[in-house]
Amino acid sequence: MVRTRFAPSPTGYLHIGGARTALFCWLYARQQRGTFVLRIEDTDLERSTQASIDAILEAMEWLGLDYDEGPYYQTQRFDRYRELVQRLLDEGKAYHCYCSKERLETLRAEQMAAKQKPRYDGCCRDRTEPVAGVQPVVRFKNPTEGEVIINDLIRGRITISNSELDDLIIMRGDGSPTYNFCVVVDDLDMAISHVIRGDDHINNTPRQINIFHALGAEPPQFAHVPMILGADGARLSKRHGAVSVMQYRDDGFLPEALLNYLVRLGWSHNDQEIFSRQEMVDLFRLEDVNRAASAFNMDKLLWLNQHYIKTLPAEQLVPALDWQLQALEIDPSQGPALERVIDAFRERAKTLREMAVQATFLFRDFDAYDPAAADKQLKAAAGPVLSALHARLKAVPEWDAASIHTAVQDVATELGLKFGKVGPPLRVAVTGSTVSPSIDITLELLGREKTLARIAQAVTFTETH
RNA sequence: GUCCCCUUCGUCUAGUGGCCUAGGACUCCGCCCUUUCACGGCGGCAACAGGGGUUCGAACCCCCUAGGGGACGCCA
Repeated sequence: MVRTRFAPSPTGYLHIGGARTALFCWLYARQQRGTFVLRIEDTDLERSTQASIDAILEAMEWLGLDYDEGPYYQTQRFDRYRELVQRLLDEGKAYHCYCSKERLETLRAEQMAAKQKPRYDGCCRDRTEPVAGVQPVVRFKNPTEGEVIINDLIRGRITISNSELDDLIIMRGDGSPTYNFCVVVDDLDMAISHVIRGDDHINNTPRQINIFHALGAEPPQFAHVPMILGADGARLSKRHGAVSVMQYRDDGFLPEALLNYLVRLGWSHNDQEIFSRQEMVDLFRLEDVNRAASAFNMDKLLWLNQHYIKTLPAEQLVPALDWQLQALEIDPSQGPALERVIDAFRERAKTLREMAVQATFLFRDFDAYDPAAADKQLKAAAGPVLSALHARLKAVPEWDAASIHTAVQDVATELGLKFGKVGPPLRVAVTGSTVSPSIDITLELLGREKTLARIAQAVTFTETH
């Protein structure tokens, strides 16, 4: 039975890298008809916050990465960790260490200076008597001989010599357990079969495997996924732009697009670029995950986002567009039905925010014409054309795109003008700019009343500028 | 510094010894479509990090070098 887990530490928002790790864990569990567990690794009492927990849960939900068990919280399992620390102590597999932080720092500095890998020197390993007045930490007695072999499902065989490892602290002076120990205990207790995580954890894996063995257990399978880098190839950070998953929602991205983008970062299925959620689940294989880190590319994400904006049913996009309009302080009820707006704009917007901005003129009057557009299209000569349009449109029996198109065409013919002399001024008059969906659709969506009012206003403009 | 990992177009990638004069996607550039902007269609630019081997034959296997990333916490 496959059981995977996503185990974020709540010290910030769910970022892009974490989201992809979660996605891979989720995909594997779903495909194998296994169980996906969510575990919050909050043993760092200093930095963990409820706000972060909420943010992570919200992001998981937005992405649709539903979990079958959890969220489990490590802070609620301290008794269990202490119990096992004690067991290791009793069995001589762990020991109390009384070394001061100062001594450890000095030791590290010396080792670095001597061009060595900084490691605990085992000072207290064989100590039998406590040191008065010192609250000890507990260290795991790492094997000194041999090597640890990881048969990574993505990387293949990785070998690390035990001589490279040191005796890591598994319980702090204040009695709280540390990460590497909690992870092992949890993965054991939660019967995790596949640990899928970022490859920044590769170095922790041999230590954890040793702890599994010390606890008399067989380690799970490991799969280390490569990291996501910023567009410049450096570690992804704030300066690369949006890193938080929820920021993408706010910026007008669809979860379908983000998921599709993320799944293709480090994973592929031949030449296929577009994957529905179900396709991902069906086709995902850990062996097909790449080993190299990949750089985040906003252009491709935008392309995918527009792809989903173009192809998803309009009604499915309505809530997101509604949200974006309100974010712009626009009342969505003061305009056409959003499904219709989506159909008119979906081929011209890469994000829902962009769509909301472009469609603003449908919901409220614009403050001013785009200067360049007005200069070119609302010169005095345009006045009579607009007046003719006003008269004709006022008389159109049915306010629909086809009738509007005919009316505009007729005006052009009557005035002996090409469409190119009639459409552009009209567009600027009603939208304020030179860019919009086709003129007939635009007018239909705007409605007759607003259309006529804006044309009248434009006529005045041509006479006074 | 030490250890671990990685290395195909600018980016994401296909490729598992001959099908590769290296394919697809994004970006960019042309052309077409077109009442604007888009969408769409067609075409183009662009890569096997370098050096040694192994082999009849290497993007694919081995070694070295270089470059990049990660780890080295009483953080996770």
